Amino acid sequence: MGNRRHGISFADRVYKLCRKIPKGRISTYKLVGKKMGRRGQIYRAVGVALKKNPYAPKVPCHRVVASDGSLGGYSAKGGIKTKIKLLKKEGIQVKNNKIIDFEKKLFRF
DNA sequence: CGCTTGACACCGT
DNA sequence: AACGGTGCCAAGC
Repeated sequence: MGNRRHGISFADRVYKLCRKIPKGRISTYKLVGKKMGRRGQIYRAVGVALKKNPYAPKVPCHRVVASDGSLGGYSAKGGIKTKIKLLKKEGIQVKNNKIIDFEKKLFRF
């Protein structure tokens, strides 16, 4: 250890950021990508990273949704159904696959 | 080393 | 307002 400057992957950085999202709040793939400090649209890669998230739901990737307020996806155990359940449990209301008061609950880091 | 994939976002119709 | 096509990025094979 010690000698690896990058030992941490792009995906790992995504997970780290996700943990910063407070309970009861949500963020978007776009914002996460933006916070990564990269130019261009890396939100695509963010999605791929979260898809492979082995730490769900320990890493609250379920708090990351699409920019238009729709849920996006969830590959972890239980699928999208679980995502909705987790969100509701944390106080986020979901209706018709959309986040209620999206702008309000949005966490902009 | 290049092609394909994917939990998105944006623009045009 | 809803749908479809296009573009970008990192990872896997």
